[in-house]
Amino acid sequence: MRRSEIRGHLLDTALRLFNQHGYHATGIDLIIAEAGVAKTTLYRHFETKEELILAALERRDEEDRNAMRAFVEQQTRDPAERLLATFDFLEATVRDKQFRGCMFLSAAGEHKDTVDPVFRAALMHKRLVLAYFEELAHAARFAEPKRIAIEINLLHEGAVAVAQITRTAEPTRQAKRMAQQLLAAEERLAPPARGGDAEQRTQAET
Amino acid sequence: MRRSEIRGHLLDTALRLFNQHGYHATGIDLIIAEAGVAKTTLYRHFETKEELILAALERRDEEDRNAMRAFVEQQTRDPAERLLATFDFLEATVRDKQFRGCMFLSAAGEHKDTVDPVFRAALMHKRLVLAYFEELAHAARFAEPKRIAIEINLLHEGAVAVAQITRTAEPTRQAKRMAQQLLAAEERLAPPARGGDAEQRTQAET
DNA sequence: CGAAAAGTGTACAGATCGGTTCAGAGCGGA
DNA sequence: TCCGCTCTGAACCGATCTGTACACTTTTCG
Repeated sequence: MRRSEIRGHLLDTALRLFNQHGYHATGIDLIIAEAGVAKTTLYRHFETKEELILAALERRDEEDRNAMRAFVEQQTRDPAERLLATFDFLEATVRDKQFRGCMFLSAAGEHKDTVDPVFRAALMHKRLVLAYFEELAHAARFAEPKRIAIEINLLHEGAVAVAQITRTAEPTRQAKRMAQQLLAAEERLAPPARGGDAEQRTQAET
Repeated sequence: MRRSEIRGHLLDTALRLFNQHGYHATGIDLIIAEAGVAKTTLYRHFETKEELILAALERRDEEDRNAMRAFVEQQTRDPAERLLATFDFLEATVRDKQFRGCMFLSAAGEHKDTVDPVFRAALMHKRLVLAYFEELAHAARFAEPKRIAIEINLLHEGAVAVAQITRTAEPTRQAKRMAQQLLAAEERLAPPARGGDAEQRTQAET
């Protein structure tokens, strides 16, 4: 294995094990055994286990949000439909055989002190996801994009929490239907002037 | 302390510490120190730590569900309003300074294997809560009480998960508003014959 | 009252925890 | 080529983990 790849490989291994067993239950010795790396090597890349957890969550945060963006953006161009498409992404996530609940919620559940860096990392991730929902809600011209984003977020969290217990993908579909119903009743601002951006209309008319 | 109270005292102490630090992070030594009890005593009441966790969750399960029932039933007699009142109970729970997220979801998050007894205890609790929602939805004569219960449950889980991260009670109010909106659009069966049960009408007319 | 049961405190076992040390092997770049 | 950096593997550290052993005191109860 090339030197430059070791850090990433360690993060991937750690993420897999944290997801499988949790944070406290996953020991350093297991991580290095599964990664096929000497303990010295791990501690050259990360000063403490906590730092490893933080780096792993940071990696996962970017992976997750990028994956959601990519998935949603290729599903549809309509922002309102994109808001709903986030639930399809969620369903795909939950259907994964490795799914064992949201890693960030679990991280916050094992590091409950609000000043704990791990808790704060989980909080930061949730904030960024919420910001994405708000971005979509704003683009969809909902009258109250902040509230819409919070509602969508609450449905996401509910679906994942229920899925963590039931280990089925049904809650994500349920949440999507609820989101559909709620959004249908929401006030929208008038669409922007039809002058410059022909792209959306072309898309809609085909 | 009287002998007969020791077991309950141990469970209360353990629950408090599990809630504060999590399950793996809470050691037996801390529990006995906080409970002011010898280690031998703890191991006379519980064979293993896992058994202590299971007994603690069982206690908490009954406490929680009894408290919710009692709260909800004294708020209103109308079953549909009771369904909404569950969110007020949730809000009170979340407002507690000791709130650090749902202990059952955290338990499932630290014991992710579906055959783990701790996971199964968490699952059982969630099933019983869902059954209560279904009981209320049925009494409220919703056309599809099962689906209603699942939706209410999803909103509950979402609210608690978001509250665990944000540490505010707002998500519970948000969830209640969403539930109100969703229930308002739901089909209801015709009310039962007005013959025998004057109690509800009397209550409604006062 | 007196025996059985259950409490206490301490010491200890064996495993595992996160983290360090060190000598040596192997690869990378000037 | 060769210097320097990194990875290896294993030993080791002190702390902590769950759980046990034991000798002794206190409470419960017929």
